[in-house]
Amino acid sequence: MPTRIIGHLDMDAFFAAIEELNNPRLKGLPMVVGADPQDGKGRGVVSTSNYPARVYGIYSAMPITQAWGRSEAAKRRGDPPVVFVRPHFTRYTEVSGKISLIVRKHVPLVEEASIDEMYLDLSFAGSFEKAQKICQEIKKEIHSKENLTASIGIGPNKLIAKIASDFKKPDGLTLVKESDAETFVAPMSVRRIPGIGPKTEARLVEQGIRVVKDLKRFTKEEMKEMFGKWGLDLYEKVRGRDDSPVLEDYEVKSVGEQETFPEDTRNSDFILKCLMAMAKNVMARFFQLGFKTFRTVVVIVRFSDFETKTRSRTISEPSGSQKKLETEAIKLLLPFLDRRENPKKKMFRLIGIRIEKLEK
DNA sequence: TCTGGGGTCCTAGGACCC
DNA sequence: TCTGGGGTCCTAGGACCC
Repeated sequence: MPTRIIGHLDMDAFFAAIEELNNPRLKGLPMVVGADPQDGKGRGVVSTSNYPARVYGIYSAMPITQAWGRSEAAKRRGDPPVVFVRPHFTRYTEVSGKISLIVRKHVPLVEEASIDEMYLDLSFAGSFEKAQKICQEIKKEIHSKENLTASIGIGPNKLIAKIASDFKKPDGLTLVKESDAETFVAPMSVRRIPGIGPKTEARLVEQGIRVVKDLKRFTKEEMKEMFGKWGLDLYEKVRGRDDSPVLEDYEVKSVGEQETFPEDTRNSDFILKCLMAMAKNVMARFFQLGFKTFRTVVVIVRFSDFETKTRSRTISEPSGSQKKLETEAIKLLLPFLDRRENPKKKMFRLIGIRIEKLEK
């Protein structure tokens, strides 16, 4: 089997970089794309912070109130305050499409993993050196055409490519050959492995397991015991191995929408109105994606104490009707509005709706 | 300082069928 | 009459990713 050469391209602070292009006065200032901070009372999180904001310790997924607090602290020190910007997703999607076109000029097989990330099958290049040249070209073209920078990792598989793209940022290019893959990941925090999140990391730290190397003392069977089915993949990953393929496109499995209210509420009329508006939006996107029918409807409720409940129903006859979605969604929501499922009459923080088992 | 919104995948129990 | 067992579907919850 010929050697696989895989690239992972990751746009640097993508949303923030695009906002800087749209408003050059922002350049060099600490900036956050995300929810409205509302003088420290806002709900939501940081979507992307630019590099100056990261110096203040502001990162993705941080509550916007906390980002606001760090900005206030900076002000008190005499440092420039953070500029808070609302996201413009249509614009990001547009730019993402242009990046994809650039990459596809150089690489025949590309997997778009998210709006700002993709995997490149560079095996056709024949050598790591040639693959590296191609990636340098891609980076150059993204910079000259879109005025943006990307970081790329090249490795023998998706796992190593992904970790390598994050190794040097921004504007990095990191190459890890197959013979170096295992030693490359060994000293890294277990958190670097995609799939190990905060919960699993905490669980591992309790057992004194902090770096990838620490996981190598377990047998395949023990890994399966500890992590379930996924443990077998993980057994390979901690050794720098991963045979998952680069897939051009995969089908969408569900379409949904959810919304956190500006303030917690108990107003049934208001909640129902929101749910109906969301059903309408979801149907519009469902048709836009080319789907004809759905079978499962899911309603999501989050109470003020952050307890989150879902209720779902699968109908026997596939439907493509908005009315059907509305009536099913109402039936699923109703028990939460009365004492049956909400005996303490908790306030609602969020509602959501999702459809699954989609057919074209 | 409370914790977004778009998703995917996995698990586990119960129903049901052979 | 001690309680087989495998497969599939449905439901609810949870971890994770960007």
